[in-house]
Amino acid sequence: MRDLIEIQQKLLPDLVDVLRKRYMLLQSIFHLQPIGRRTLAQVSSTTERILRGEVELLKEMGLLSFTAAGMSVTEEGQRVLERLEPMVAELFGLTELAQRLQHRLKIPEVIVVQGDADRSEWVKQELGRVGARVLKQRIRERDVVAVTGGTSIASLAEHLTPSPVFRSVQFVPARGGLGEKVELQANTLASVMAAKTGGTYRLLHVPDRLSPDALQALLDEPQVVEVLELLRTARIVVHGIGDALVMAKRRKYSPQELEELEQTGAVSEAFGYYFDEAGEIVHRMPTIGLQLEDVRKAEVVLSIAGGASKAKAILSFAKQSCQSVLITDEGAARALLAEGNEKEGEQP
Amino acid sequence: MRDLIEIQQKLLPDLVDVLRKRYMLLQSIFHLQPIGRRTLAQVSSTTERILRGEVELLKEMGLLSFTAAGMSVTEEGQRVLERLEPMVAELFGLTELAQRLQHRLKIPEVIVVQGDADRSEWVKQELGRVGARVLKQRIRERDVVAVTGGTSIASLAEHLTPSPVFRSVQFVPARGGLGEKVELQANTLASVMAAKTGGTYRLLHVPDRLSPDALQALLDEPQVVEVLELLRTARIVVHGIGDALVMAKRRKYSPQELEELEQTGAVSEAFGYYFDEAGEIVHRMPTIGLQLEDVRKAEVVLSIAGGASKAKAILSFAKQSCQSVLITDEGAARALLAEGNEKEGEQP
DNA sequence: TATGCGCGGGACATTTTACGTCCCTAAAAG
DNA sequence: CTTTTAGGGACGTAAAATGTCCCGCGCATA
Repeated sequence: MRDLIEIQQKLLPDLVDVLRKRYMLLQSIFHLQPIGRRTLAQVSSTTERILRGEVELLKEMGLLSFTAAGMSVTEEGQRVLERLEPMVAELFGLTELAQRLQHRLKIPEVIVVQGDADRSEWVKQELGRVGARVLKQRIRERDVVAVTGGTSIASLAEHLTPSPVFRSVQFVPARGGLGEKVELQANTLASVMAAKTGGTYRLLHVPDRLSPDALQALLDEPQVVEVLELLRTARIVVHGIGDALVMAKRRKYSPQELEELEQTGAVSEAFGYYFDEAGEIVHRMPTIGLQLEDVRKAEVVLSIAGGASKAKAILSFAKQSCQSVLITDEGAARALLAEGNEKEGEQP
Repeated sequence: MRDLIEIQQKLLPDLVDVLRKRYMLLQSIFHLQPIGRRTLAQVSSTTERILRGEVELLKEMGLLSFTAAGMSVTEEGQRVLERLEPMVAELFGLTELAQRLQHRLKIPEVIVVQGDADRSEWVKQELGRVGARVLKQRIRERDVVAVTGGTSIASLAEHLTPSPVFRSVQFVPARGGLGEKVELQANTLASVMAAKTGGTYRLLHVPDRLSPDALQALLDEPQVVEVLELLRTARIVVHGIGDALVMAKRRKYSPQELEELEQTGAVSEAFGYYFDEAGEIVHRMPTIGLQLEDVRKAEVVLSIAGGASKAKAILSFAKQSCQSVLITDEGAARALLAEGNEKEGEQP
């Protein structure tokens, strides 16, 4: 049966959403019966008319009965509720997870894909695919999109497809060189995204490990300044969230630096900033680019991070409360919720 | 698994249809890949635009890939196909049954509901519910609906619901008294339907067992003539199909009459006519009303009959080839197809 | 018994979506 | 090199979904 559900989600993703909607509606009616349209619309946070369409269909299917006092669930309706209940967890596992995350992290939209990026390679692909879809649906003419580096964003870039709206879109790396492999650097990914979509891109070429003086000198370079100004106007920010120590190692921090970082309690990394569990900045990479306050000004902040090992990092970065959409996976979501519950247990 | 589908279908009536459509589409692409939209539209007997919507969704889900040469199924798509294959038989059992019946009986639309009316009481209810839905969707302003008697039609009547279009609709009994219980007579059902829908009805009160002379006399009655004329203009005919002997007994034929009827090879009954296996009229009730040629002139002829025991009767009446919609059940459908195959085996 | 209140259901303008249709450019195929 | 066929874009129209309001009717309360 698990099989069938998975296939349904692949083949009829739209219908599964509808199914969830109807199920929850039926459940609400069952609990509140008899109840009228208008009251129910408020409770279900939907409009009267849209609810009406649904209840009329449920009535057609013989699951609801209408009286002058309001609508009630028929016996058949109850049977449907009962028999569907054990499947709901499986059917809506992911969407339910997403909703719980949405609530706990206070992020407007959360999408959870199946699997665990730590365990299966293909989950990263899935994250990228979904991320690409979200970006495509959020994009507008003449947008400036700030992008960071990392494996998740690389996967997103790979899954982008051309579209006319992208013609006028600029992809700009969020920060300068961050000492990663070239195929994971923001500069590279900005160019890949531009190539995949038909958009244009800018580069922010700042060598790794600059001295503060050299940095200051670069900030006087017109080319650099121009890109930085463009970055600040970014309406969309696409970024990954990293585990602090993992990122630091990938960026070839020395053992000593690593230990210092660990001392600060850093757990997450984004845009070259390192945050501790409370969401406080405890360290930042010596490079230039998008500042955290710029991210806050962006209309759409799309975060991608998967794998149970990323749970703490996601939770930490969510404290910034600047995200619009979080795309993660089942593994991270479950780990995150488990952790969150422990914390809550400590201070009830 | 069967469970899941059934329940889901209560909340999502067209789930299986969509699933089947998408599955077949994916399968077609797999066999013909790489293939273009227009070519595929012809093969799948659909329009280009509607197919486009589907393939774009399948592409979004990562099941299809597009190249300049046409579209192809991705590995993920193949995986879906393979995993869905073993479920197809179960999933599409009923729709497939319906299609086979449609083909064998040459009826434009066939609907098969689950179960066997001979074995489970609730199947009759289901037949009625579906029948009511079909009637509601076929009805038009100012229609004249001719209705017969019988348990199936009674069930349909019970499941009708009011709707503004029915205001101008007239329900007319197809034939005069036929010696059944009053709650199963056409007259009664016409009035029930009118009451349930908000329509109006006419009665055709002809006493049982009239002598030919008396019949003739009634045919001169203005009241009777008026209803008969109305009947001939019926755009929709709703009727059941009976087993010849069962109906005869229900109409209190004497043992002698029964034996005579049996001699003629009568197997089915409808509108008071009795037909043999070849579909020939072998007997008719001595009453007045809708003639078979009037049925042929009707635009919509909705037949309802369920239960394996009705298989022969359904097959027999289908020879009239005047039906538009047949609503039956799994039991009847399987029995009918089995019987049909035997007959074919005799004369290949 | 009188009287609101909330009910389902109808009606209708408006928005949004789906669909049919045609065109364009690019890449295979001949 | 030409021709055919591909996917993708564009756009007007038809159809469905939706927002909004109204109505008569039971039920509950006064």
